[in-house]
Amino acid sequence: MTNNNPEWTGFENLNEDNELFPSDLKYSIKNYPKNELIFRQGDSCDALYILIQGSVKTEMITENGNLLGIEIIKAPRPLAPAFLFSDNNSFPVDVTTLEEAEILRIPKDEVIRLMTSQPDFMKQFITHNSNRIQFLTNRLQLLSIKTIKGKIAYFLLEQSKEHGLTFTLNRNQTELADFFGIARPSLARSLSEMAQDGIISINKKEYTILNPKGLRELLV
Amino acid sequence: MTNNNPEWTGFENLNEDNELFPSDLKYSIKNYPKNELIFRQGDSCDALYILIQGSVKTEMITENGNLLGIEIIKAPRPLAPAFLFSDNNSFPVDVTTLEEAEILRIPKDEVIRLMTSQPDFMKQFITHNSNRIQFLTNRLQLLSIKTIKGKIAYFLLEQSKEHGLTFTLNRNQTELADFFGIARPSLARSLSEMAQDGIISINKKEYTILNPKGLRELLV
DNA sequence: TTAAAAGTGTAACCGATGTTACACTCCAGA
DNA sequence: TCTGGAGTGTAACATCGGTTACACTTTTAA
Repeated sequence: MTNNNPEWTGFENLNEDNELFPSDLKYSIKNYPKNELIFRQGDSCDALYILIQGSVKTEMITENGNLLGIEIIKAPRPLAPAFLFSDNNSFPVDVTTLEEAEILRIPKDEVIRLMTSQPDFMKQFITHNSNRIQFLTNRLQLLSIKTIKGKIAYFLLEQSKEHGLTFTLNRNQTELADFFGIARPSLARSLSEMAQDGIISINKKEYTILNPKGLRELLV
Repeated sequence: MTNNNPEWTGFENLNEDNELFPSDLKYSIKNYPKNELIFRQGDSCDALYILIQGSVKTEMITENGNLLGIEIIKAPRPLAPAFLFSDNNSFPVDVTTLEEAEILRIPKDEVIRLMTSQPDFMKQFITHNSNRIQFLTNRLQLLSIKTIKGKIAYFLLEQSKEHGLTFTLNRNQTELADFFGIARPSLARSLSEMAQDGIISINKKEYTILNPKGLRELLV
């Protein structure tokens, strides 16, 4: 789930000995025991931290889109890279290790040097942040739709942009309900009503849009 | 509202003749008449576009946080800069001019050259995107709280982090309700209940947190 | 093959929030 | 000073979605 998510491409190889890292890069690596509080909410974020071993938890929006709750981050991944360069550069949440963890730390000015000297690193960094913005924007659009049928419509129309009018989801209803941040029976109720209205048809995880116009009207 | 928003710092001076731009920069400027569709949803985004004159509208989340609806963008501001470097580099929405507009276009490879040759430009670009991520993350946290009292609690606790237990908001109740994406009478009802419970007290736009613990319990 | 677990359909009920309506206060401008 | 508009408090009612419960189906694993 974590590492093949397109949202996080670009940092997989940071802990390998590849051309992204010049030999004179200043960095440090620190090991943390299990259940250690690594960063406290409000800590200032003056370096790029990359989790290269182990896993940690925070309380952000999760990357698979489920709402709030605990996010579990597995290596290799950067920790809150957006906060290194933002105007308010303090950690937004607590970060705690779930198991023994190893964290790479590159000071901010070294990151800047790295970016100017290694355009590939810069591009990866920017691509990473850009993907994150897309992801968040998309989730926000979905969440700001108030009705369940509206959320479903938005989601299905998005799917159909990529896959046409018939497609198979890789989530079951329970997961879909989590994704939307609603209760499972409520989702089922809305889905069956929409099917009854002839707007969609459902066969297990295969969804068919029968009436795109009707679907669009549900967006409000 | 638009230009003094910290979310968009870093691009104010892009249309001025300052040191950020080398003399050999390749760019083009195009003028559009009123009510012209400039970008269509799905158009591929292969350059950095900066609105330097006029205003346009899109259907994103608005920068002052109000939900969905139309976002009006006034010059000077970059248009969807996150989509230039994301893996899926196509415009997320339609963009239409509201009045005559002037748009600066810098091709992607020129942007890359600019960033490697002008560290300040790179820093501004990254800071801009980082701020956007913070903004979106924060909105997402707020929106994913389901109850009205929960949203209020989250918001007030955030304010109190910066301003202490008593502070004055620059929004009235109507605007606050829009910001939360709820109905105005519902907000008023919840606020008065919270005041009755002794958790907060309200005097016009001045809010005082009387019981921070009780407030935190409302977050769920 | 079969039993257990996971997933789904659906109904009854209830609480939270939206809708609508109206009265009241406050303030700005005529 | 008066008046109209914006902002606010609040009540009655409608609606949506959450909760709980249970039966049924499908998948998984023994």
